[in-house]
Amino acid sequence: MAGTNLVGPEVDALELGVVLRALADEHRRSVMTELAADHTDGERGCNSFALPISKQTQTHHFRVLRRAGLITEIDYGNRKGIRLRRTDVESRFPGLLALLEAEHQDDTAPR
Amino acid sequence: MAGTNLVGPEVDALELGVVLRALADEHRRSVMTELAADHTDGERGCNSFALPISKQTQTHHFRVLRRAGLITEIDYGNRKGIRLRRTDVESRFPGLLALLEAEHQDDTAPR
DNA sequence: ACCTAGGTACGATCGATTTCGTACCCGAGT
DNA sequence: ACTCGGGTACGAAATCGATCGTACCTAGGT
Repeated sequence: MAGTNLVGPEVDALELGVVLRALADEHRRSVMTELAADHTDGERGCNSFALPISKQTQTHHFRVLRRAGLITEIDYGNRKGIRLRRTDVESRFPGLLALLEAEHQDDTAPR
Repeated sequence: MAGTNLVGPEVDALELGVVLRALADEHRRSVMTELAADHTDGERGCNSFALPISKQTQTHHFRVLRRAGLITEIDYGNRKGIRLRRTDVESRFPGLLALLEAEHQDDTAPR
């Protein structure tokens, strides 16, 4: 069965304050840098990020990212998918994803 | 008498997490959007931003911005100057100031 | 029908952050 | 020497945010 799409605000309604607050947290930013660096933009599983936090907290973080308009969540009932809203984010905040992608380089290959 | 320059971390030591946490606050971001939009990059007075908060809280916010490496504070003893570290920020986080500048348009001329 | 894995709802806790009150410092001008 | 405006130091209060315990839901497989 196809999952239900959970989408945040429309492109025009994205607010920089909400986005920056979402990116201020280390865990959420690590998710976003990974998504920004992967240009295939495929659907990702929620636990493919290996976050060192409980699942309740993960629920919280992914919801924050969705409400900020950065990702789309696909609800399958028993599992969940994540997808980066690349074109939306890039059109509203050009250059933001590039900043996150650059940060991902630092994570994998420290300077 | 020339004031004492209060500078934050070196360019290479700037961390995206610290910067984003600094920009997460509305008051600090309003200061930064104004600085980013003013390309003369002149020295600004601390109370030229008309922040609706007490001066103790302003001290706090400007210190956060300085420690994040976004601004330089010039201490004259009885007053203080603020200067954007444009080249440093732009070289470490290219595109970030453009995002803030775009936000400043929204503040002055709402979409 | 049951169990299981993944996710959510609700609430509590703990820590960080914002804010301000009080007191004090500094330099400029009178 | 005094005052005044602008800024800081310190600490307390209040607020916000991240985290998790408990309980519950959902789809898939046995």
